[in-house]
Amino acid sequence: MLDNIYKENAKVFKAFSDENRLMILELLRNGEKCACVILEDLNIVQSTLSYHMEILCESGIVCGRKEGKWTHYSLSEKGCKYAKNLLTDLTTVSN
Amino acid sequence: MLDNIYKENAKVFKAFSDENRLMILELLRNGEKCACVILEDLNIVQSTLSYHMEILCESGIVCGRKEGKWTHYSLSEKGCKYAKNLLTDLTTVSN
DNA sequence: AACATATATCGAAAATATTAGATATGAGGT
DNA sequence: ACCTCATATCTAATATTTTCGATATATGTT
Repeated sequence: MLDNIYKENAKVFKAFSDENRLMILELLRNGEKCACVILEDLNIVQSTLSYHMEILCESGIVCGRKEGKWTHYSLSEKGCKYAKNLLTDLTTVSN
Repeated sequence: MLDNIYKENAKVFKAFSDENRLMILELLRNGEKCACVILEDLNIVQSTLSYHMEILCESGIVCGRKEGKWTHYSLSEKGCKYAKNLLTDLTTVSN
């Protein structure tokens, strides 16, 4: 499945293209947060949050850390940098 | 419709989250291109291209310029900068 | 072992996005 | 005025994403 680099890159931006996920990212800007805390701030049920966290983690921009019953999420510096570089590449006029 | 800034921002990234649109952006990195030229390089029909160009223009990252029968598209420096700043904001840990 | 809590996964419904064909519009050319 | 070409718009079909409720899993507590 190395077929399509465009599809791969599109996936990174898909992570940013949902309003609930943008709200989640905003919460994570203030540091690591437990899923249960994120859930309180959003108007979605638990399984839906889990779905969004999966997408954010899959895309690499968020990291999950399990600790006992809880999962703590935080922005991945590496993943965020990757996304930023990608966006810069895509929008820089070549010469 | 000032209701949701998150939805607005998500729209910007949606423009980047389709493989055909990423291919189009790559073509535009080499400078302004006529729709008919873009069409030759992609495996989609004309109406589908028109749909994608609409999304790219709506999001502000691409500009269209009509000249006679043709429409020429190019990256919008302003729109691209906006997207980059937005991504940086979203992924910067606050202190 | 039984229970409670936090989160993940599954399955189906609802919402949204993408696609292509048909048709419309608008600019030139004859 | 008619024709052709480039692009946009409309409509309907299909594909993908998002959502929720139900259930599963895994951890800690009594």
